[in-house]
Amino acid sequence: MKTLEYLIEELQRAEELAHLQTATERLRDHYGISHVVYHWVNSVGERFGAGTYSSEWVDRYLEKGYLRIDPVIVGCFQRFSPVDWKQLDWSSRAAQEFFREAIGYGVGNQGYTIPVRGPSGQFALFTANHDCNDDTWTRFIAANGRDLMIIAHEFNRKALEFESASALLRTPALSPRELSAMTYLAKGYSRARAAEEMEISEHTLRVYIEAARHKLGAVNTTHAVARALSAGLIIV
Amino acid sequence: MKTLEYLIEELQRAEELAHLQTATERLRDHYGISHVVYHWVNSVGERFGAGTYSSEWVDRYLEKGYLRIDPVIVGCFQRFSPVDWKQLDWSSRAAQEFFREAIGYGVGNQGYTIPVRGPSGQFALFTANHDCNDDTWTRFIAANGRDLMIIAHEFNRKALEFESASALLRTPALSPRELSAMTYLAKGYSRARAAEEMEISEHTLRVYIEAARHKLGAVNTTHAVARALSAGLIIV
DNA sequence: TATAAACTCCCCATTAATGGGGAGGCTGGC
DNA sequence: GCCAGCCTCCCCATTAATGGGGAGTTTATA
Repeated sequence: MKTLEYLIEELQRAEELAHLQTATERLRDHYGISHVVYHWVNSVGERFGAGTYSSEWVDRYLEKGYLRIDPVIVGCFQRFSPVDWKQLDWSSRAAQEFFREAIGYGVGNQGYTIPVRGPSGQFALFTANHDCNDDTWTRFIAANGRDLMIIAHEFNRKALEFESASALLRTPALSPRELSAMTYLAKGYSRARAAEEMEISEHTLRVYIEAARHKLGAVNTTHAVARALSAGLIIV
Repeated sequence: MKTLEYLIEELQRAEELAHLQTATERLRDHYGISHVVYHWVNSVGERFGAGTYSSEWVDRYLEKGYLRIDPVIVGCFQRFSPVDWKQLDWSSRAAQEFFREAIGYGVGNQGYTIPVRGPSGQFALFTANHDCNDDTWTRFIAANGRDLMIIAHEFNRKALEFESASALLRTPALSPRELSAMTYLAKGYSRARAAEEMEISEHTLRVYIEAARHKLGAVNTTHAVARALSAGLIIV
């Protein structure tokens, strides 16, 4: 499909985050649907979002902490495949009130959300939203679901380029022994056990831990292990 | 492309893990390349693989612990987009020896690997491998890269279907306070500081840490934080 | 409206981790 | 040939974490 290629090429040319905002608008118009939204979240809250939802709704959403109620977020967080909103669990009272409120702010009743995960626990959602009946939506997804997935990944690729390229390149290199030490500690070994495993004295092991701590800018062992894991330096 | 649709439909009909093995063989033949491999590592460290590499090479690979040397694994772990093996860092001596040995076992010199991440820290790789010159391979990827990405995700979807019952649903749910506690510890806060931040007594905080430890099957705090991170329960 | 799960607080004794020192041998690169 | 970085070993005193108890109050949901 030529149009898809064109949209993706345009996306790849984006040079700043604001361009992603434009891209969501263009996609919405191209597909003739109510909304297109790309956003990523961490455990603390929203980091970045680009989309066509009204700013009133976005403000309201953040203010009320709907991140922890929204079945789309909660459901997608433990799923791998894209989900049609109909498949989600809307049974709790909080969820139903949330949905009614969303509709009131111009959100369509149908939605298709694609979860995308990046390195170091990064997590993003790409959503297509529309106001129509079930059959129409099912046909739309059957026709465009695969393209939307490709687009979702292109969005995330671009977002990661902007946001984490710098962060990843800043990660310090640990020496082999330091990496081993971090790995054993991440596995729950005590310093004594880890030293035994590495066939060195516990004193020596401590030197590695200290060195790794300083390189990683960590204040204690747990912190150092957490950073090494997040940076992808070690795999448990 | 009709053939792609056919391959995917066949994949979706798979009812056991062994069928994924057949699927890799069929893909290899369809594209006329040397190897197709899909394998994953989950947060617990369990591994599963389906692919066309010789069993001698797979055994050798596991025996020598090449998971920690292989630039494909190391590189993809911190990347989001698919990578051509040429882009990876093969400069270290260990990597070069590893590569020579791989070739000796029938692995092609060109590769394209797609990292795929699922819930709870699940991480998989889908690799297309061939023996040819750079130009031929670049053209092959330009023509089929996008299809390979869709296929990689279908593989992972299927694998998660099989495994989700056992491995992923085993990931325990932590309560909000337990998650907060783990998060502060991962940030390097001492128990005293974390308790202060959460506005509870240190004694109470300890209860959360203990609870989280037991739920995560961890032997100490560092282990618990590492598991929570690997499982994607918390993000620092 | 029962009931489970989450949240909060406290004690005592023991073990593990940390901070800050110093010192010698080995290897690879400029 | 020299220097940086890595690997190895050791001491002492202090602080922090752990193991294993018990017990009462909310809160959400079946």
